[in-house]
Amino acid sequence: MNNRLVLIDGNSIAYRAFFALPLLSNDKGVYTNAVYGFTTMLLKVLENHNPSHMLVAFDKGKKTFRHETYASYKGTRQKTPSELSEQLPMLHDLLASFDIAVDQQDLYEADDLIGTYARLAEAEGYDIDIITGDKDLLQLVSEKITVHLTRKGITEMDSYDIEALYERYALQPEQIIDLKALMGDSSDNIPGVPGVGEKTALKLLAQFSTVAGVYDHLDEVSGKKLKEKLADHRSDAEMSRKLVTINTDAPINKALKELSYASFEPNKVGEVFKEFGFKSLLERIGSEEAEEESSQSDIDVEVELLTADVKKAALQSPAAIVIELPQENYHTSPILGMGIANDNGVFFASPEVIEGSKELQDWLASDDEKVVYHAKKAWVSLKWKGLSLNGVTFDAYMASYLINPGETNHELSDVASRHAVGKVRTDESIYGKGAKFTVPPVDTLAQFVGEKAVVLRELHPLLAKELKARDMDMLFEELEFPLAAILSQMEFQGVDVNAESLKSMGQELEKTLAKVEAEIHELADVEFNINSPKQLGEILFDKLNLPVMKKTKTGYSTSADVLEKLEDKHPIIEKILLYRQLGKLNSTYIEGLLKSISDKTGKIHTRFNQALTQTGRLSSIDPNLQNIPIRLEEGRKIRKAFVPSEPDWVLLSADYSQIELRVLAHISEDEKLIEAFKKGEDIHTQTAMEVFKVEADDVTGNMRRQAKAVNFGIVYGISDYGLSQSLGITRKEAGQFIERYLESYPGVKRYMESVVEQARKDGYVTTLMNRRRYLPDINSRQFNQRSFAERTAMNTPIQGTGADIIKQAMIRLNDELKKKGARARVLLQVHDELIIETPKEELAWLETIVPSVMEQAMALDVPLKVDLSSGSTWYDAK
DNA sequence: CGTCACACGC
DNA sequence: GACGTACGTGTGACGG
Repeated sequence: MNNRLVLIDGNSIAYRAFFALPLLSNDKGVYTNAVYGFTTMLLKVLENHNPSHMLVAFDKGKKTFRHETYASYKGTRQKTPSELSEQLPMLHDLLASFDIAVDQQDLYEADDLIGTYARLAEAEGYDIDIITGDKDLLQLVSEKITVHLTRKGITEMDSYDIEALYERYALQPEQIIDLKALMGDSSDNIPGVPGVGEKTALKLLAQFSTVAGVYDHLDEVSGKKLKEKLADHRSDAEMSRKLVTINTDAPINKALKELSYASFEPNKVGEVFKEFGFKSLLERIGSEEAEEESSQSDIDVEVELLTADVKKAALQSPAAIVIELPQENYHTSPILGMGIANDNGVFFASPEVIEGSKELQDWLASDDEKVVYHAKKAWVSLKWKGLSLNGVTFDAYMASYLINPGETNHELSDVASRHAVGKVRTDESIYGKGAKFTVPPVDTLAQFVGEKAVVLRELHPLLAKELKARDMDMLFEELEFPLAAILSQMEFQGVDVNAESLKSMGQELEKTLAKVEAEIHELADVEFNINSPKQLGEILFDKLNLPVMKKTKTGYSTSADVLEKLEDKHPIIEKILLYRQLGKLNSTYIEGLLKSISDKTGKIHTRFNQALTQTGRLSSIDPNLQNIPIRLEEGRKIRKAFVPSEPDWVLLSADYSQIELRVLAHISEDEKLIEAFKKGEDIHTQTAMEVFKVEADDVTGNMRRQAKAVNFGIVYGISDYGLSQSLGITRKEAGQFIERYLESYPGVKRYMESVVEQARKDGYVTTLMNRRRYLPDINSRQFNQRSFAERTAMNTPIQGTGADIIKQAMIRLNDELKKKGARARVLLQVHDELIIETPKEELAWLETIVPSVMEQAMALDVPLKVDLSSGSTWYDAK
């Protein structure tokens, strides 16, 4: 195998890591964020590049040979923060534990050492990867040398070989020197030519290739001002060129063979990780210390295997029970068994015992108190076996989600470790994953499931206390938990679909798709895969030479907004858009939905994820029934396949009108907004009147469209950039729109400011029902992260309260239906809309009761409004 | 098998 | 001056 040398720019990566990560400190109070970030980067590099040789180069002294040329070199650079510099010695310890070579030299910068080692290795035929955050190093790129620049964070990188560099800058590597010489670099205090930025510099180099070329043909430079600037600052440009040129002939301490690297010793590295407090990394490198910690359960329990004659002791409440499923989809998954932990001990019931024991089943169905982990899953999976589960008083999964929706993982093992009860092994450690998934022998399984039950039992009081401490017990007991029961009914009930009508739509689509595909190939004069953005990009932009509007990191962007701009440039474009639209309908909605139809019921049984979104909304999977097309007529037709499950029934759709803006009006107490809703005005027209300062009659269609986009932006918390994208205007204009909006609604402005202030103080924001979302980045020193957190602070109470309201309505509506013995039932929730199926006889009654319940779900300072429609398919209920 | 680009809904 | 910008889910392509 070829030799591969990885060179890391130590200071640059440490600096990047320091600013990319929050100022973490370990339990000894020592800051470790830069070291931690560096380490994650290092592990990723080792994994991705598999180097045979490695070196990390550091800057050393303050003075470098560059200061002889230019005394103010790096003159503007701020002193390295002490929080970072104190981490540098740790970095050296870290590298020593990895046995990775390090070099630094007086008078030379890390860049120069890297350049020198790189050229040396290149001459020996090595492949070289340079890891840095400093674009200057791009000048070293060659056939053998690839430069990887950190992108966002520090583990994501953009890789530049000669081609990629050319694609990005249209420059050869050595021209990077000229580029920098012209544009300068404020962080190193390199002057360049004033008034010349990246754009101008690239233009000049495209024309004249080098700085020398520019000055040789100065009279050919377009623009009088630019010509003058260039002439006036010739010496600056030439000196800058020297400064940014990397010295590839620096003195170095090591010979190439001393850089050789095989692999690290997990235990040696593990010791250092342990000292630094990098617990998660310990597991990742698989050191023995971590192995011991992660693969061993510290729950020491005796699990008793239950027999068909289930003993009474096992069926005593209160109990923690765990229904163990091997598959994600609880509609179709078998049940592997059940763990029970109570005062009498820990028990395991096999599937045979569960299905065979009347005593066990009666106990499950009784009101005796049970604590579970993921109640909805337990209810639904048991229901498919014809079993009922009652008496559930607590759901640890739900509790964990409500306590912190920001945690991405609520697997029992994670919840347990976060709350410092005993360690539970992960599902993956027992079953393996993917294709390797296997169910262990019953003893192992029983032990594992029993441990889960024990931990669940311990978690219950802790989680209950945490909910209470956050004043979230109401949210849990009266909103989310009752909702879980309703959702379980909805999911189990399923939605009927007319497979035949889907199939015939699919056949139509396929015919049209074949036709459109042929037309596209005809127009392109070559057959290619239209679904491949890569191939499509090559056809459009290389072969047909259409103008490139936007690039993605892997090539040309061919997204709809780009294609729409090209629509009048070539007839192929509209065909491609059509092909995409129809292809999506066919693959996702026709084929996808057909695949989801249950063989047992002929219906579609989605699952609503109630413990996932950051805002409190539900999501829907397998299939997602919350994104069935509606906007475009061709797609909307899919809804014709959704039908009531019984003859002479109809579907009723009830949707909140502008629920989020009404919530905003309420929580911001903005008088104008409240007034508008009280009067029943068209809110987008109203906003247009305010923002554009015109009378109702003078609001043009375009004004209303723009106002609508602003309202949309406010509700979804998008940035000026986001708004500019959706309106096709500049960011500045979008910013002005938002500003004018906030001036028009001063109450909203006050709310936005106060909610951000509140978030800074508390570290979280809340909804009207006291749902919480933590915003750890609200005080971030990173502009991006902080801005994002600020927009989230403004948006989450709005969207989250909307979610609270419809959840409340679902509960009340369900109570009402039950109370009246109605046969009608709610099937789906789509964020601000409920889909109900009902016998025709009940429709008239529902049409009064449903809006009434929904509109009264929460008393706000503005009325809530619900629109109704019904029909024999979902399409007709519009 | 994981990641990317894309597209659908709110 | 650049950064990289509502929340979700599912699909096909692609590369390791």
